[in-house]
Amino acid sequence: MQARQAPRDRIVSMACELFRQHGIRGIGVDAIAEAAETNKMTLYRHFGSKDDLVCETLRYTSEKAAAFWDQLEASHPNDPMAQLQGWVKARAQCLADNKYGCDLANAAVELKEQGHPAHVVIENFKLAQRRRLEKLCRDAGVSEPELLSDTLSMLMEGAQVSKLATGSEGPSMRFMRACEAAIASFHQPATALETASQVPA
Amino acid sequence: MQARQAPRDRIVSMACELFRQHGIRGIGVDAIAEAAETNKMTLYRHFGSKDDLVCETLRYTSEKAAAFWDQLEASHPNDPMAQLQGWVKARAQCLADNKYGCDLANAAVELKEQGHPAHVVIENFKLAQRRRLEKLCRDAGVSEPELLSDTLSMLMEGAQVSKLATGSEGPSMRFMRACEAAIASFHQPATALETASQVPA
DNA sequence: TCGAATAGTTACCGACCGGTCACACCTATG
DNA sequence: CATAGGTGTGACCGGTCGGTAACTATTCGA
Repeated sequence: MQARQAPRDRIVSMACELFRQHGIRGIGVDAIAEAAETNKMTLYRHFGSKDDLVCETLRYTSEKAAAFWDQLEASHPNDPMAQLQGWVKARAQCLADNKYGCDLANAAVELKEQGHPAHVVIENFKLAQRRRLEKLCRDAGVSEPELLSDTLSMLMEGAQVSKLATGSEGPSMRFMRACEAAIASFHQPATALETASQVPA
Repeated sequence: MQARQAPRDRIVSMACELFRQHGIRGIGVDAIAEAAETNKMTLYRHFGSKDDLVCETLRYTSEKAAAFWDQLEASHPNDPMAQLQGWVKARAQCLADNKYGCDLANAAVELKEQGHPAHVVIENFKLAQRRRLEKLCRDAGVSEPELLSDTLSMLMEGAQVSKLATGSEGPSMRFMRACEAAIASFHQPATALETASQVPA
């Protein structure tokens, strides 16, 4: 028979969920422990403080994101452009499914005190995402991989927070088309771009 | 001699500042009253609750944003494309100056409980911004004004939260170039776009 | 000058927060 | 059977939170 997960794992996954629903400052450790069907003492034996638990949930989420990248590469081997389009499609799907944007970005908004241990987790995650996306753009052979990847990053981040602020009928409804247009405008013949930034022919 | 502002105005502007620095949940009404050189009782006589004060600060900020739009129109009369480029430039400048992104968007991230009175303020503000930006794009005669304006909205929103998460060396460093490239790709000859979305010639 | 409105002061309330304590419990392994 | 390590329980701590009561001081217009 299927044994229940260990208390530690239950705490991490429930904390993830509750932080997403109520915000990090909006939920207490008591409520997290109760939702994980355990108690505060056990929580504090595994994580020395609430901040530690926050960092652990952010690491947990970023590991799942890393797994998504691997899966994306495997689904379109040796076809970086297809991977790029798969990325857009997956992000659009995630945007449609997920009511609360990116946990890491939300944490960055919420935890403004400099020196909070979560900041290095967030930064490492975002930098890794950026690196992988830029590599994808470069391998796909677009004319300005750095600009395209940062454009796509901003579009994704903006779509998520925009959906939080304006709902699904706001700018985020055109996320996919915006990504496709951006990719197209950087693809091979950089015609429309030449007026904005001088790329050598 | 210059009389001091009325207590109510001091409270609103200081609350604005402190919410921006510490987050809405990260600062208490006591601290706000003290920073405004007044006291909690006076604060509660003007604003029935902290939530009311939050709404008022958000309204205050969105009024300043509306004034910015009027000023933008006045500075380039009858030249929507120049206004659009002025918008990009102003947003880039604001991005460089402001360490904490958009107050309204941040509030949307932080206040996840549905039914919070701030949500209608946030939504009205974001919808108004979107309407004005779309009108600008339409008047500038670009090929797909709705798609371009939503693209620019997402780029701006994404640049702000990205700067919070990754710092100024992240994707937000290419915000201006991304906007210019987007505008260029939708300007007049919609060449590069035709592959992504079928616009009638 | 009087009176009403506004502003300031101090103390207080109940609730909740993150975090700790001492102690009983269960279970697996030697 | 004994022991040890992870787990559960409930009470407790100091601090802070949003919000209120009662009272005094100031301002300002009629």
